Amino acid sequence: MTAVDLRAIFERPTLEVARSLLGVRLVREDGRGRRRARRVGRIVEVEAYLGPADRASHARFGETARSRPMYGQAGRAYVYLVYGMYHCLNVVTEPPGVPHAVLIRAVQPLEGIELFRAARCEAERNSHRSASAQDLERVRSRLERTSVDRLAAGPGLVGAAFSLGLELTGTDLLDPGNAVHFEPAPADEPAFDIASSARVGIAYAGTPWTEAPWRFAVAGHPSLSR
DNA sequence: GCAAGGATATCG
DNA sequence: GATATCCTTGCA
Repeated sequence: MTAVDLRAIFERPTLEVARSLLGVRLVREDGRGRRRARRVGRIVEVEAYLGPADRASHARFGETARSRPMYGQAGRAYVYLVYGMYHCLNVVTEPPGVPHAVLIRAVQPLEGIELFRAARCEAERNSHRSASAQDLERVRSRLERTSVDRLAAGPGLVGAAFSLGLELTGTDLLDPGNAVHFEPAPADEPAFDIASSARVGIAYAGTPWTEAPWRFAVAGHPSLSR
């Protein structure tokens, strides 16, 4: 699988894009040469949001300052802040003007495990207004005991583990030259079953949007959100 | 079980 | 300009 195939993923309808993203690598690279720090995770859970008609989508109010990125080019990032403290990563899908997106909900860490731990620690430090040294030590200790599989097992945790912020919005995730980008799964990766279910945290959307099975996951994977 | 926390959309 | 709400998480 090549970068060309990654681009081809995004030319399909959003629900197919969502399923195809399972297994794809989410990569963050900082620095160069010997200083290069690389974090890699395998996407194992996503949710699809299908535009203005989808009452669970941020595009349900049409094009606003917040939802504008979703009207852009497929393959670009849309990051939003939820509950005042978690950054969630979406990938825009469909042609420009069609504001669909896929939310990356969970990732299995593969490379750069200690970098993920450090980033989680840093994210908690930033979210607490005045964290004492004692609090920080407790956080660090908890993260040391957190299993690798659980370091990015939720949309807010993906944001924390990959040090994602609002400024990432608009980045082309299909360009391997960007610090944050996708890489295809190895060709010899074993096949897996896909589990679909209703999306979470969208009670306000009402039926039928709350029931639509637009959440997709690698069936039974230990890194899924709870 | 619930509080933390800040941006967003909508209302007056 | 004020306020209800939110695609969550970790600890009581």
